[in-house]
Amino acid sequence: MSDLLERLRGRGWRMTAQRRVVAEVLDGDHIHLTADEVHARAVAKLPEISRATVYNTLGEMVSLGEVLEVSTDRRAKRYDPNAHRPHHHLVCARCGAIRDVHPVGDPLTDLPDSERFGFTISDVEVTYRGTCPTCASA
Amino acid sequence: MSDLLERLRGRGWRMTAQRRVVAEVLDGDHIHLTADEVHARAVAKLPEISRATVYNTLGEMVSLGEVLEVSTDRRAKRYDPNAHRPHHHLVCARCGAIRDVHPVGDPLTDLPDSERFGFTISDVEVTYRGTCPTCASA
DNA sequence: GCTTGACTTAGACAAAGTCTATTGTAGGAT
DNA sequence: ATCCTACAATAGACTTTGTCTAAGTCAAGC
Repeated sequence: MSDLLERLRGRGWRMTAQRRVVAEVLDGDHIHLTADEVHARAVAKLPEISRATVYNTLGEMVSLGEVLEVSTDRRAKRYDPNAHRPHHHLVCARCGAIRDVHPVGDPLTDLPDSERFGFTISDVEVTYRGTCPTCASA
Repeated sequence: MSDLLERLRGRGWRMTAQRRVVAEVLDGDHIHLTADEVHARAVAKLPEISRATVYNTLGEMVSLGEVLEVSTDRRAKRYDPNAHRPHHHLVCARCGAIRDVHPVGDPLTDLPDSERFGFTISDVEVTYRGTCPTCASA
């Protein structure tokens, strides 16, 4: 069963067929779908679900902190259900494949006070770019 | 005089009023304008300049490596003329203010082989998020 | 001062996302 | 079990950001 769905249920989230389908579609590892991809897969399970609902539902999941928004390319946002283990992303510049990665150390400590401009820093986002093995050998 | 403009001229770039204006608008430190902001400022200096030209010109500057594209929020791309000193970005989550920052160390070395999935990594992009002093005191 | 190919233009088009007014329904109250 | 009501879903118009095209303009070399 869906971990994501369990977590959402546990928060008193009003459950509907649409929300269940969106949660099911998103569940898994190394999942980074765009809103439109989520919609396409949701429609396969529940043909009458609307685009607006998918956007709303994704937005709520992000607000609840159960799903992360990532924008690895400069086009559509992607949604990542792996919100409970902090991680960064590795993206293939050719084909767009995305992997979750866990660098050692904390990039926060690499930013000296003199480079903080008085900001209170709460979060760091790191995107590695390169070429995946498949594209490299092609 | 504009450094950016000098560099472009030195590459045999055909100079036109439109290109000059775009280069002038972009010149400076901690400049991170969206294409539309560039257009708005360009129009102030050269009323008949078109949106398409601004997009074209920005795209060419990026191809020439004289300007960087950054997407710190998930909306419009921003253009950064500071292309010759590698740097990352610090963004205020409230007001969107952006600073160029120079962390110590190289985040590339923080990613162990076991987390590279066979990729050849060519680039890292780091975005720090937080609250700027102005927003913190408001 | 011509000529020519590169540059610019206006506006149509496209993709991604937001908003609104209306209709539907989950889940508590009875 | 049924009713109510606030919350959720819907269709589709709208907005924002960016791309494309066909036709007109102009910088720079001759």
